Amino acid sequence: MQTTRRMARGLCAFDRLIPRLELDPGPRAPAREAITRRPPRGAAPMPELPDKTTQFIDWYLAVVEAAELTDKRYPVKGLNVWTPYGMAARRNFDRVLVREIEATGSRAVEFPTLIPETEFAKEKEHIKGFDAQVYWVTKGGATDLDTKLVLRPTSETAMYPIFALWVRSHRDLPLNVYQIVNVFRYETKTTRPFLRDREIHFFEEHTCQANEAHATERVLSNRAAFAKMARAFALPYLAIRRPEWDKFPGAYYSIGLDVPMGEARTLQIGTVHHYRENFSRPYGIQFEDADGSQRFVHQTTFGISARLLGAVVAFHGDPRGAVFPTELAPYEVVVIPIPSTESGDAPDRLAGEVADRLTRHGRRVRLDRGEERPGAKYYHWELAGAPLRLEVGRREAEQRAVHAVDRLGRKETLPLDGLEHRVDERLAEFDRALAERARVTFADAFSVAVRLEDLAGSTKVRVVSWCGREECGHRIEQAIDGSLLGTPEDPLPFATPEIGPCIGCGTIEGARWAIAARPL
RNA sequence: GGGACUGUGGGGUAGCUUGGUCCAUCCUUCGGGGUUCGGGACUCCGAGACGCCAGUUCAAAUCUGGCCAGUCCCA
Repeated sequence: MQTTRRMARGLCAFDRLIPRLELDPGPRAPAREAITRRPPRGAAPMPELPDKTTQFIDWYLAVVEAAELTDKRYPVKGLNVWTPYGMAARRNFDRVLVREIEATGSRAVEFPTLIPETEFAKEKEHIKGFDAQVYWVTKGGATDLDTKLVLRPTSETAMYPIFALWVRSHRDLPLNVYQIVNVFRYETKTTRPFLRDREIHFFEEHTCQANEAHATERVLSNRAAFAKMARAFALPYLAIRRPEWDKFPGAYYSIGLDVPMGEARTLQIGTVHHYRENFSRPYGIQFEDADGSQRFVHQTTFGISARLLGAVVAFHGDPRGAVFPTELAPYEVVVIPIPSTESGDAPDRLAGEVADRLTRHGRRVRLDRGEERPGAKYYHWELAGAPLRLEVGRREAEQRAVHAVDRLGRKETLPLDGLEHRVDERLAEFDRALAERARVTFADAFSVAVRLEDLAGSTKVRVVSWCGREECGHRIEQAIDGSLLGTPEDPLPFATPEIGPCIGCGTIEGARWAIAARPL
């Protein structure tokens, strides 16, 4: 197990002579190259990361692998190994989701992984949408099962028969519950760690409301909760109502939460759905209202997968590797002693003292006492996305101070006096700067297109005028070789001209801004 | 579903066209020793691979067939 040792030591290095991330990349990616290339002459003989703008997917795979967020060698396609470092990030991720959803009054539940075919098939649109990508369990030992079971691709059909038992009276409403479980989808496209897995770490909230208006309020409440989650991850996004042909199977309407990823690509990182009575009718979820009448509940769902973790890496990452916002970082602070012959063990002792103090203060701290040289550790922890690095050498030991460098490269010497507070400030400042950098990247990711011809080969996510008709929608999708994500729920957070006629048919009537992109 | 391509140590690769020079190249990684340590150290020693099965042949990483796995393109 050579790799295990490597992962424990955290030794991995990439060349530093890579250009800064450019937002507008010019030509599209050329043919794929090997994951690593030889560095330029004069540089150390170390592998370097592929260029993020021209070889995005190679860059992404190299980062999640080298940062030890995943181990891609598991022998079944699309199943992800959660390494210690990746798992730590995931637990922080879950903590944020739980905190924000529970603040809205939702409670945790957990339903079984296996769903009987009979329940799975009750809602026709739903089964049509998922049929092609479910895993079937057909045997128990050597015995063929009478009723086949599906491995849940999502949990509507597991929960709703039970919801029908739980909801009897208007006093049982609203019912707001969530679970964080694994779901399974047999993806036929190329799988990517976090971005497209066949076993998916999944957050899903399911609610029952007394009427359509309450369900609509729940959708808004979910969106507000998501805004807080996204703030914790420093991720800007758009909430976009999906067109009819692209909504969740069985939904009344679907709102996708999309992040622009550069090169006209977007990544859907969450969804909120309004089901109206579409599921409550087939599953018989009804209640006796205050006036004595029997009514079907209106339902909503809210889904987020660990794909969001991949989105954080993909969005914030730069030529040096991953960048984690403090809240997500497995280690918020990495302390690196710099030994030397003349200083004896003073740096090491001080590094230990610093790590102890910050740990007692409640920070997630890693004291890196490995055998590597300090420079190698700097490269590794930058690649791994640690927000703040504290260097402790002879100078610091003499001055009773630490040298702090954040992941955006800003340096400052911090005296030991009041260190805890100063580190808190440095991390808060790092998060602010990261969010600001994200905001700039976000604003630069969009551009308005007024002619269908402008969509071909676009390097930006396109904002277009759309009359709302499906025919024009497909015309737009064909022109951009991607998807019409739908119409934004909120005013666009950047300047747009006066809206013109529909880009597909030229009609001005009913024309609204819509977003066209090439989803990852 | 249709087509094209690719499988060499833990990772990335050279070799394959034209079989023998290969008990397989280079980088990285892993284990051990020594000198080092303020941005990827050096050095010495050691470990580790031809996807699977069959065939052709004196001889197969290399040629042929089947299988498996993966990637890309099209429906």
